[in-house]
Amino acid sequence: MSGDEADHHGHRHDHFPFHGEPSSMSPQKPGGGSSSSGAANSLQVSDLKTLSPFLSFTNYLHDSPVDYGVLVPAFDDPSPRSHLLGGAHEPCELLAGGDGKAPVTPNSSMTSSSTEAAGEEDLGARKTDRPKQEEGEEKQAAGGEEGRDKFKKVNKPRKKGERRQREPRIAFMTKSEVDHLEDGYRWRKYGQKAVKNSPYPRSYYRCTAPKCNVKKRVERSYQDSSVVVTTYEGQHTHHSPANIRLAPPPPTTSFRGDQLLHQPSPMSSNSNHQAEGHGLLQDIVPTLIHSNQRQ
DNA sequence: CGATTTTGACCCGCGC
DNA sequence: GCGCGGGTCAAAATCG
Repeated sequence: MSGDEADHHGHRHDHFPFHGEPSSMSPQKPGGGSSSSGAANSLQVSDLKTLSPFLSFTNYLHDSPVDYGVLVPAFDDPSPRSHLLGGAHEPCELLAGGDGKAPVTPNSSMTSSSTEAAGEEDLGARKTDRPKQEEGEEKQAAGGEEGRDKFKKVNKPRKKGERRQREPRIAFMTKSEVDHLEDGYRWRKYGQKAVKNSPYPRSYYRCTAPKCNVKKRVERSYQDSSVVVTTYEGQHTHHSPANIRLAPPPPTTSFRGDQLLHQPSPMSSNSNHQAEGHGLLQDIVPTLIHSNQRQ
């Protein structure tokens, strides 16, 4: 509501999905410390090129063509764990068009996979109306009758070493004046958190469609406030209500070493008709995201 | 009045 | 074991 956080439907954005976040994050045990993430999961640049072609925001949402589950992330996370992968990237079209070729994506299995199930059950089990106060009181009064278990986050014992699974994620960086970019789907905000090392908060959204468990996080880059980072998690189980048309090929962007190079794009002109009064999508900036964060 | 956002509290996993 | 930080919940507030 307040200001620009409010939703801005009606304009289109084209993004480059670029980051993948392995859902089943390999346990990063001390020893390896935080830095271990890279080695265990990271891909070579060449892999990235192959697996993560440019595609648009909506393209991703609709088709999920990238096997981003194996991609690894590096993001503007100041932590030592993160890193940018170097390499050149060619703009290219979406892998999975409407050719019916089922793209290989972690999500193709997700709908029925334990990956999702696990996570959902956890959350679902906890979904119970209850007064916050009571919860606390119950807790302290040790009054925990059966009701308590219901909303306990962890009421399902996991196997040894088993971690709560998270869906693959993919992130887009977009230069935009608005935080919440229109992507054709309807989202409901369910949380907001301050981001460490960043003056900008991170917002959490969930797709409003029933049975659709897709979530997304939206945050502004602390390095470049004009850049909005949108991270999607999961795969829509329905079509976009807005039926937004896919974007034209993105501009050329490339990496050199660990530097992201960004070339002026012809897309800027597109932004004119995309903005629709909601903020201007000025450009697209692909980046690698890191997400082997805790949890 | 239903849908959505706000916001503080809570839970969980990880690192120290 | 403790503290930190990410992620989520849900009551209250706000919007359309």
